[in-house]
Amino acid sequence: MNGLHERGGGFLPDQHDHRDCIASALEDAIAVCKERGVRLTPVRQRVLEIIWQGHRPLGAYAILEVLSGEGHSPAPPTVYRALEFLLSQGLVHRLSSLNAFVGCSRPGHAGAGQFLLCTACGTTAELNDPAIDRAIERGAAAAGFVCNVHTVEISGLCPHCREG
Amino acid sequence: MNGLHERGGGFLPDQHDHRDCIASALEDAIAVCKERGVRLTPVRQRVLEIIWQGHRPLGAYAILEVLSGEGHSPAPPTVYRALEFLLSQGLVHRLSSLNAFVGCSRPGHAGAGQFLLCTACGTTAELNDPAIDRAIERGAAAAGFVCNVHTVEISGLCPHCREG
DNA sequence: AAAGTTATGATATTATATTGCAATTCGGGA
DNA sequence: TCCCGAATTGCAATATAATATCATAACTTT
Repeated sequence: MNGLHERGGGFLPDQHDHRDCIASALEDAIAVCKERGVRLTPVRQRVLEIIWQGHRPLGAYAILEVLSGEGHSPAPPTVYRALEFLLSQGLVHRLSSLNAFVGCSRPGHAGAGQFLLCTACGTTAELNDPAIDRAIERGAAAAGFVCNVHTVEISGLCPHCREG
Repeated sequence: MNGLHERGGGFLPDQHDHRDCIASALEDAIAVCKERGVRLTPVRQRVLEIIWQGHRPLGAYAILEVLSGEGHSPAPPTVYRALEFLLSQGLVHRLSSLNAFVGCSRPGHAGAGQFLLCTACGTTAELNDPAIDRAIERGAAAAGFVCNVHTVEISGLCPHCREG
């Protein structure tokens, strides 16, 4: 167990059947929302789908643009509210170093995870390495700090781009 | 050695003589720039001083506002360019989860460090825990990822606010 | 069906950051 | 000292990201 997990947790081969990612992400989301008694409304679901179109983070206005090409053109607040909901349910993550959003590869589980951002191709992967969490927890504690949430975003080269 | 270091590296008592922080930060900056043959111009120096006014991160427009109260009112690009310079020389850090900037407590040294952000009082401290770096490096490598820079921002309660 | 809660629409505004070009300043060599 | 090229700053405009506010609509519960 290296901290990676399924459906976009690691860097997938370019030709993987991405429709599976979207479909399973959606399934999970529906299940999670049903169980929690919260509503995955059409806008929210559509935003989630759009985010899952790729394994690269998408800005709020990029999402907006996609929606605009689909008949109704919602205003920014609509998108931000959908994102807020999805964030609150742990279905997407926000990458603050990019002002962008990616699908959570482990919906339902608490905790933020760590993110690997490829500067060459723009794809990202979610890591969930307990050793990193532990090291952070420990380091913060040594400074007398009570750790709440943490953001770990790692820029570099993914396995594909590393080769060239 | 717990990864903390001097001059704002940890959470200092409220009544520490903060003028010392500013003065020594400035001294270091001057030395570093001289050694590297880069120019710490008046704007750049002033921006650095303003950032060091407190141990809490300051947004670009907050810096701008301070400058505006001092006779000349520069436009945003001036501030952003000064910040860019200071970032490039490792004299300040950018906290992307806050869109704000803090002084680097270890100017001249490479690497980003980790940041502790107190959500109660807004102060921050810079950690430089090799164990965290190592854990991240290791986790990334396990995913086949070549790590370049990483952002670690930890929100929680500082020693003072934890008690309060 | 009525009332209350939750979600969306629509308009405007605020916050953060960058682009492009002109004017100036600085430092080194003729 | 004077001039040149490079680096820096000034300035106007604009891009990008996020939020505030109020009104309307949709669902839920009774």
